[in-house]
Amino acid sequence: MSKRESNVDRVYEALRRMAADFAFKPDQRINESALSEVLGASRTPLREALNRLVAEGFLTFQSNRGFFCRPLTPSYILDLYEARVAVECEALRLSCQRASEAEITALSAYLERMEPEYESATELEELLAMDESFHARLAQLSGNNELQRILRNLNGRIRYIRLIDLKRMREEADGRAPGDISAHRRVLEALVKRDADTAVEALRNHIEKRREQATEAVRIAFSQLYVPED
Amino acid sequence: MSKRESNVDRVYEALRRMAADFAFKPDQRINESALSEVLGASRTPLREALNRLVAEGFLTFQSNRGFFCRPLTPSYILDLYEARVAVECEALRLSCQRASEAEITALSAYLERMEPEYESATELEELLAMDESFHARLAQLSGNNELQRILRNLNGRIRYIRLIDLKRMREEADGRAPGDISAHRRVLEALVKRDADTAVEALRNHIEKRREQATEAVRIAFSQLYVPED
DNA sequence: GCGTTCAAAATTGTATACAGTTTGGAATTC
DNA sequence: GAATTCCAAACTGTATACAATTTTGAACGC
Repeated sequence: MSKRESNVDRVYEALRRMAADFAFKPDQRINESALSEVLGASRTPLREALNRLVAEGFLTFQSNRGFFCRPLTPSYILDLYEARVAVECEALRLSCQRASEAEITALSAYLERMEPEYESATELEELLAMDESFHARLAQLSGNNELQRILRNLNGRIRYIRLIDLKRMREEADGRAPGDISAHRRVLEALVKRDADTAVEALRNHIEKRREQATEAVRIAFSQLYVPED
Repeated sequence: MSKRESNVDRVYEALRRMAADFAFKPDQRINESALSEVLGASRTPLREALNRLVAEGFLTFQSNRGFFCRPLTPSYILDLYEARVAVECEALRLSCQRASEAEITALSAYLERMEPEYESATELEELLAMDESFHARLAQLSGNNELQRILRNLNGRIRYIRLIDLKRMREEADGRAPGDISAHRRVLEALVKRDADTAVEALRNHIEKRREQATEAVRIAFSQLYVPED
């Protein structure tokens, strides 16, 4: 009998979280010795985990210089959101063909159950988790493991941006319900009718709207970075 | 001054080729010591490269049992082709908006230049390289690095299947020009007109047609595997 | 024959040592 | 003071050793 999760897996998960949250700053060089001490593992398993993250696009690697955090640029953000459109919209098209009535009903129930929580959520992380969860469940109905895998990767790398977006969204809409859940409802309504084109258009518009908002939110956050005094 | 390509990179590239071509049989366990000898590197850099391939979906990993080749099942093939549709079609939609006239002209020229070579190609590998190259160039016009990155990953894992498909295609169409280039031409014509919907439909049909053919070709290849005598 | 047991062999997991390379900064020159 | 040289410190790259785990197959009992 063996532990199902290896040490490298554990280190990998910890690093993935750190990289997703930009615990490493963009382009920052990663010191292996220091990091291995923090994570309680030697450099060998650490480097194995780091290599996985390079392959997944969370980090970069330079020969003889080691590992670096991925950069964070406007075009990178644009690319990630466009990739989400590609993956999520095609998954939705498949879901419209394939999802069982029971699965769709379950997703509707989930959305309704979340609605009050979504409006009362106090933590940004909580809001994000609910948003991500809806999109993930939607993709799951496609039955396509590759699309889900890709989406999970994109979500990990875009997470931090969404957090910035949500933060601004909440500040703007202060108190009022976040307008996003209605977009989810529109997608779901079309899915219920198995109207793929309408569903896909609704989802595309939703993601592209968020992309615009997120880009703007990041722009503002950046500009504030260089003018720290209020 | 440093070599631009590290040893791990070299080992990784070699392993990727092997995994793409199923030099490791599906589900086969990989012996690290034997492999490290073949590749002329110790187990440390070998395992770093293997971990990258796990993250990319070429291999799997089990705690205390090591690395295994990815399985090869009908649903896996279906998933990969569907993911290609998602990525390539959205990339094409973006290309219709963004590609410069010069880029489109260059791609047209490329297609025309390839046509005679495509018809006379003697090696399957050569045919595949040309097919992959057209699709990659098309995706490049989107300007989206993430979509290109995902496509490169999918292409690596699907390569072997396409080879089986091309082999059967050539056997069936013995001597005659492979019908595939005309599908590429249809996509390109719509791109020239910046008619995204038509272009995307043409590309989707093309890839789905290949998926059906490839699935069938793999089915036949499998059935022959278990009845080796003619 | 067919499953069990068990120990030897094979294999993986990781810490560590050390060689090779890069980095940072002091000394030097202009 | 700005650029250059150079050396020591820091860091990365990888082979290797050994512990931990799995695999293999021979011996045994039914």
